[in-house]
Amino acid sequence: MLVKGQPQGINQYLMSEVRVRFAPSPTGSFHIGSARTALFNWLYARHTDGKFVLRIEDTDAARNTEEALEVLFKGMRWLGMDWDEGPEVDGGFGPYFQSQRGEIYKEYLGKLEAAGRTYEKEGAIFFKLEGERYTEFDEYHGKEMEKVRAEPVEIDDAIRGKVVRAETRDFVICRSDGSPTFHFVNVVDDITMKITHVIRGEDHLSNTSKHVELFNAFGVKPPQFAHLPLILKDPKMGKGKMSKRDKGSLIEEYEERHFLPAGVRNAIALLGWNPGDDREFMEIGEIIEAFDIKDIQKGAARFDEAKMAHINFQYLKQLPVESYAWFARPVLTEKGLISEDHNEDHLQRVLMICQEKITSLEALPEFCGYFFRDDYTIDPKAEKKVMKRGNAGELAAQVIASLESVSPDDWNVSGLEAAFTKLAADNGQEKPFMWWPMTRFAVSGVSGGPDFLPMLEVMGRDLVLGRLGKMID
RNA sequence: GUCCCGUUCGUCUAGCCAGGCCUAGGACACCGGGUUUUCAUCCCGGCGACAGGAGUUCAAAUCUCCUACGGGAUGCCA
Repeated sequence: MLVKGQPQGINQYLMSEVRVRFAPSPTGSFHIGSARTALFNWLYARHTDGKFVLRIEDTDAARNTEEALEVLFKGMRWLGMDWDEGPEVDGGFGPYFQSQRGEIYKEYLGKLEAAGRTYEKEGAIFFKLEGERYTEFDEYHGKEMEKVRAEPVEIDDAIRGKVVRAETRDFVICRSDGSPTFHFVNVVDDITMKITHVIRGEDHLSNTSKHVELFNAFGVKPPQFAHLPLILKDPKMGKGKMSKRDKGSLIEEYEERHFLPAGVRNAIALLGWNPGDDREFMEIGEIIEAFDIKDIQKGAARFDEAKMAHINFQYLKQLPVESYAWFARPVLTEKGLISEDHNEDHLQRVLMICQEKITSLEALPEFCGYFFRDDYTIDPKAEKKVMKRGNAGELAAQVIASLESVSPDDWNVSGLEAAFTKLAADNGQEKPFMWWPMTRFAVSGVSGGPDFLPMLEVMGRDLVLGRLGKMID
């Protein structure tokens, strides 16, 4: 029981080890909202040196499959959220699948029965509230219903403060087919797994009065609750909270689009939380250190993919080229631009000049394809621009003549620069820039790209000369 | 219908608990300029908000109340 006058907050729970849980129901996809809930629990566990428990809420057998479970595990691992207890990691409070905890639920149901807090109706077992009973017409259900004037329960929420709410109807804790319901198993598991902090979505806040009723009936002090603001969908997509069907709502999608897990994780951490200063791009250690429940937002947030892309780019930019190549290689093989065993040194030299120019790995194949293959696409706009000068062939011939004089040993930025400078001087030009756009187009098919001279160096003598030759035709 | 939660730039948010330092700060997006005779990087600038009303106070984004709007719950889904 809470003591009157005692300051509300998390302090009173700091005496014992923090135990939090993420309790998903495997549905076959890993939603941003779920990931955020998981992440906040994980961050809090890491911040407090507590335990992060993964519990699988698979009571609805029809909906749960092996594949669905795999999607969940994969998403968790991809985001780097390891669990201290849960499937494959026994912590002494298992099993961690609700479908395997039948005996425990039976035992706890027995406790409620012994206390006279249950009754059966139409084959289902109801939890019996305490209070005066009366009948009332219910607008929502459109019929007369039995209601209870139960004492309001007080929910101590670390984000919202004290929330008072009264239940008015008995609720089912065991279905007529014998299976226990969410509210019941959730509370029993939190008790038996010694969960100290329940961090979950705000959609559960109204349900929490049911849970507190159950905790009270078991004679157990409820855990510290923290109800996270919901993530709403983009108003252009409709109203309400973001759902699996909304575009951009699934973690899998960002994995497929080659976002960096650290970037996605950083962006998700900022959904309803911030460190209290202007930091946004943060290493995971920094986030763990700064993370605290009290800094979590009350109001709902809208997920903004552009912001996530921006944070992702911050990570991409600061990656050493070796790491960048490690992430980029599968992106390029996937598109058939390079083979599995493509020379690492060449790959890195290409990426070195592309990395600073490009904001996402997703855009990489289109940006650098011409380094690896001859069947690159020609941008009609760039072509038009070059061709309208009318002397493209002539310019190409001059460049070829000039670059042919550069020996393979001198084929580098300074050697190329010297050749172009000479070319300019020989033609009474101060700078060689009039030959550049044509040359760039001839070797890449586009008008933009990496810095010009480094690009030629990396492409190599044969490729550049060969493509310029084709330009004349 | 009832109950619960919420509301600061288009978006994410700082500030609110401990009222003055707020002509409300940052970031994303957008717009303009510059750099780069390429460019998606980078730099500079601009745009732009305390939901409305009443009250308390010398003073309110900050405290109180009301209204509006948004969200959630009200399932033998989780």
